[in-house]
Amino acid sequence: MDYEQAMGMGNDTVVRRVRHFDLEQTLDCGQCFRWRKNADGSYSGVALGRELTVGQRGGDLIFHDTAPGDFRRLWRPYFDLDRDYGAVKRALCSDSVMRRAVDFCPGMRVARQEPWEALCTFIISQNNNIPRIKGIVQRLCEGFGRLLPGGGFAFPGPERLAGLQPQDLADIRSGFRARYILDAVRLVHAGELELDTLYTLELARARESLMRVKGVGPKVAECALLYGLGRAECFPVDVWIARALEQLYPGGFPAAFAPVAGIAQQYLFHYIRHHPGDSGNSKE
DNA sequence: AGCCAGGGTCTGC
DNA sequence: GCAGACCATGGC
Repeated sequence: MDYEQAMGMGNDTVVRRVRHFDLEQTLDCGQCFRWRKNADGSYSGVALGRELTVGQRGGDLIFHDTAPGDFRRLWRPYFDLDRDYGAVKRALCSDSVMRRAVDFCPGMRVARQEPWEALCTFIISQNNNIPRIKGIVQRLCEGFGRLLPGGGFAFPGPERLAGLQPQDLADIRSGFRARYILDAVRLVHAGELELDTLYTLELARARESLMRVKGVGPKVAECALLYGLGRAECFPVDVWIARALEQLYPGGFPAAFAPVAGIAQQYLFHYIRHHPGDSGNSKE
């Protein structure tokens, strides 16, 4: 476990001595689209149907208006705090390229988002850029999500999106992805795609299931599995990762990293986006 | 102004 | 099986 202690402090929960965790590196690395940075450096967002503001001071995390029980039940798994990132990073750092990527964002963690939200947001992500993805997701939630006590909006589930017309999704400027979202809604709402079974289903079959949705190809399926279903071995290849592989791993990505390839991918994604010219010939 | 974006589908060889 | 046009939209 990557923290020492979680204790209530008034209405908040303080998590002491959290290791391998940085809010910005985790919440602004292109894996989730609903968090915003506040003026004081904390982050606010909606996940798991809840509003949360979480700050970081020294080695501690402060979960505002959160009971310790809710931290343990909701946010500890969400932020993947039960995984030993020290061990993951040590393994990855045996490779010089991965060491550079990990050193660039040593506090990045792969969040465990809800399956439907991950599937839906990564359908929206296709041939799109991150700022605009965030905008579309925000309008989707404001338009169709449940209003929460703090004024935020939950991510709308398939039951809330069932019955929408393509025009409704054109209105939030989702472009050609509107019918893809609706096809995912249809399959999930009809019970023809049971996302909860994909946590443990054999990977090849899980991929096939997801790719029955129109607009879901290998990359989006891989994202849904990695970010939404906790399948750390999944390895989404977008244009950035394709470039990184081309520039940094002409001989192929190390097979030894397979069990945590998705986490490696996330370090690499964040690194290459901030070092677009890196061709791998660093002297360090 | 134009290229590009956490891609996928469809068509034509 | 594989290349290429096409898809909406807007960030930069």
